[in-house]
Amino acid sequence: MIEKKISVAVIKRLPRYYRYLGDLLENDVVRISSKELSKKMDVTASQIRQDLNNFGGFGQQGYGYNVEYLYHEIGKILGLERKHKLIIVGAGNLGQALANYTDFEKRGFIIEGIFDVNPRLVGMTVRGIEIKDIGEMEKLVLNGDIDIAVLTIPKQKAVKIGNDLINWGIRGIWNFAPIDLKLKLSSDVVIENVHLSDSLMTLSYNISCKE
Amino acid sequence: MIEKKISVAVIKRLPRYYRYLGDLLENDVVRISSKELSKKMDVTASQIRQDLNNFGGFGQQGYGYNVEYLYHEIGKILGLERKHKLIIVGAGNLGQALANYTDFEKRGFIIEGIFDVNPRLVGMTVRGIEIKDIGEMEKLVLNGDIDIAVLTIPKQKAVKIGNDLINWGIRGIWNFAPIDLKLKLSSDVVIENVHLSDSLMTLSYNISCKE
DNA sequence: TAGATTGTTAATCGATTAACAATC
DNA sequence: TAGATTGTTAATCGATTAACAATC
Repeated sequence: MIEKKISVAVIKRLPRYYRYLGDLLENDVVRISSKELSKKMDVTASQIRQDLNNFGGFGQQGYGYNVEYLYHEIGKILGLERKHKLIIVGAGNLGQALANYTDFEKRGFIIEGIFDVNPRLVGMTVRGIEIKDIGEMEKLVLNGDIDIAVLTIPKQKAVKIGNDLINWGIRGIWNFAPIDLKLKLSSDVVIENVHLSDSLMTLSYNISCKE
Repeated sequence: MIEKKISVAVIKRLPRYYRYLGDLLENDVVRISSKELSKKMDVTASQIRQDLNNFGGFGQQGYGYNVEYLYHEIGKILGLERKHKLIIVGAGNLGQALANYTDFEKRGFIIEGIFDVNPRLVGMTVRGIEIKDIGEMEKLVLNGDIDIAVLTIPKQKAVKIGNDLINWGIRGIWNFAPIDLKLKLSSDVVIENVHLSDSLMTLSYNISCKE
């Protein structure tokens, strides 16, 4: 699907464009120039035009960009036009928090299951979804119905379960365990690591600098 | 405190070094060369040496780096040698999840209060900490006892409360609301935005590319 | 048409990698 | 000492910014 190599920096900026365009859309803004958008987003207009032109020419000379059109085009690029089925692995606080985060559903991320090892959690429901024993996860994933697994489990378990999921054919892993999951080579699985403590440490660093 | 300008890219890598060194320390590894570490971390040895030398010469020719020493030095750089007092603003699922995340306490981030507007939550306790009405927050922050506010509130409220906190003298804001908090110019407050949906969209993009 | 703004090429800037002298 | 590995300078690479012709 990829022709030209798109840099990671560009990809990481796409959701931010999407977010700002969504806000503009909510405020009934019809068109916007790269210059106006650059002011709002605090980036250069040049960067916006460069970034977008990695994927195609979405604007019009003398006019700018149609907000609604660009919003949906970026949505398509990000793969948000299709539904993503996901499971949450680990029904602790974070797992439940993510399960309750309705914004994900709005963007087409549908929770198909929540799993945990803890018998005290199994059977409870979160947003109408029953927490099941983790042993029942294999069948569901092997069936090929699940796109993304959200790992909200301790790091000791993350490697084993991550590998299992890969073997069972999962397509993406959104990992919250404080470890960098390594892929088997040749695997096509995509992993996105969210290291909350890294983020907090960065904040701590920046605070220290102000002293 | 800063002499040389350190790039954001370098700073963002520090917590990862810290994490890997912590793991090595747990496994009783005494020394490591940039070459060995580069293999584990999947970066170049050159980059590791360059990054570290922004802050000083922590290694020794012919030997490499002492794991424990380097771990603590990076900890100091990140400001982890001192305690950080924080409050959690918004006691919903995510707020509670973060409050329950014991790893933060281990790193010296002490939760001094949890606040919410919802009367049904006020009075409940999370890890022994009582959820208080958000009206009581001002006094605590004005007292100057709080370093960091963790915002786990809807984006509609984030701007107002963020500004309040800045006026009251907060030093850092760890923002989970899906909005980029803008600072008043002249403010010395540090803001770290965590956009979980951005991360999920990046994952979605990468999955789409594999199709 | 005249003005505005894109798409895109060229120039600049900064970050990463390579190389190697210094030195443990 | 000889071997290893750092700290650091130089070279390369890539990303950002500037500029402007194309064109709506």
